[in-house]
Amino acid sequence: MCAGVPDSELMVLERAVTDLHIDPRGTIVDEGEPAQHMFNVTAGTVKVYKLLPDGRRQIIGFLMAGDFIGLAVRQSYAYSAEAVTPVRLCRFPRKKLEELFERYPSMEKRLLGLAANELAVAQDLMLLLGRKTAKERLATFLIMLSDRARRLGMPSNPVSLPMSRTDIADYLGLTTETVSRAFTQLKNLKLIRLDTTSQAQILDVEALRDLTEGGS
Amino acid sequence: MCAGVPDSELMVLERAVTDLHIDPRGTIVDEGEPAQHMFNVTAGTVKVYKLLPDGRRQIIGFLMAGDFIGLAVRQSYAYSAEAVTPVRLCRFPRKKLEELFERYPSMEKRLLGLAANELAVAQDLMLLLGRKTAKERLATFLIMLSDRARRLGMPSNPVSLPMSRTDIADYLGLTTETVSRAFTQLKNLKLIRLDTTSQAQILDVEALRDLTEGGS
DNA sequence: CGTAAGATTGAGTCCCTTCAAAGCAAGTGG
DNA sequence: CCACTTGCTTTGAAGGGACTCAATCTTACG
Repeated sequence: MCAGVPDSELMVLERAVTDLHIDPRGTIVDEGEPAQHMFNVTAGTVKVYKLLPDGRRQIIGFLMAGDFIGLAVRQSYAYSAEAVTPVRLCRFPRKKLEELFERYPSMEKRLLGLAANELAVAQDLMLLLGRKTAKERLATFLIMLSDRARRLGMPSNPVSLPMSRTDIADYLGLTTETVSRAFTQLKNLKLIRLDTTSQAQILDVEALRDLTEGGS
Repeated sequence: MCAGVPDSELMVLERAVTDLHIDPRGTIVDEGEPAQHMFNVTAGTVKVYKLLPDGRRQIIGFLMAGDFIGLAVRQSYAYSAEAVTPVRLCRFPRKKLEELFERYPSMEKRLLGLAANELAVAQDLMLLLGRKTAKERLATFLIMLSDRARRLGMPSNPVSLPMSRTDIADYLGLTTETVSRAFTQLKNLKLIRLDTTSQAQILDVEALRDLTEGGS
């Protein structure tokens, strides 16, 4: 039910856990608000982002089944989160969660592992944002989604792109126009084919993966 | 001695801990190598970075006293680390550390907190790399160093810049030339003054902090 | 279908990069 | 003690990749 939390331990939480359904564009958390809950995505796609006062936006990550929102949380949320598709969530009150930690210290070890993963992903994204070209960024993004789908036991090849071009742009540090042009470039190179706007067929995984690291 | 680890717990490790001194440009860990150790910086500045095959580099962070290298580690290091200044380190074998976790589960909570911090810093850097201008990036960098110095109980105003312009560029996702020009811009705006290449006086903290978020 | 929102394409501009040269600071040897 | 060297920083000029602005096209949905 709530991925990553064994049933036996979940029992303790059962009364405190809420099962939420959020529609696309629905807000899950707002940057700056007191962080009272932690969420676990059980279905759908969530975007997590930060804003500058003038509206510039950087999407920090797209979360899918099994991912946590509010893992790295302190007093208040450091980012906002919004549903991209219809989303199902488990919501835990943080206080209850801390009680749970007292009783099952092994949970902290698991959370530490998750945090380590997130950190590694974040560092890869920094390399992308700081040093990759638009084409390389999009190639990396597609490979990333493909790999993640496989890890979740879903088909890895027609890559599903539930988010808009604007969202992709805000994740890759580009504009929608540049993202669109990069799609066209990859199409012209015969590396991908767009079945629909939101579904990309990878035609040459190897070449695409090379592009990811600059293999011209 | 080893910041962040209480003496009582440290006793258990004492035979396994090594006190290291590394000269500037000395390598601490190499990306891809098996992650056998975890390090705690006790003095000096360390840069942590990732490379692309063609040599493009992104510095993930500058670590100072109290910071950990290898916190987010899995099988092998996901990045390289190198001394910027003369550095003092505590080195823990990871195996011993895990034994310690068995005995003192509270240590995991502390590490989780540290990881949460790192994650928040990483997310701020993503916003910087994806969405800020060169001037804003440098302003953010200076404020960041100033705030960190204060947290470490050191003077926060003449900001110490032990790293080269190239290192700053590779951290901010820019070139050395652009970093240099951004310094000149901030000087012309009377927001900072460069006492020496490696020491910047902040003349107007408020204005600099505004620039950080686009308050042109 | 008809409409609106999103995606793509085009043209021109700008900020950062690239390439190149000059300036500066620190260390060495005469 | 100072010319000389060497490496880093700063400045300059030209170029390019991504951005901006704008129009067209496509898709989704009532």
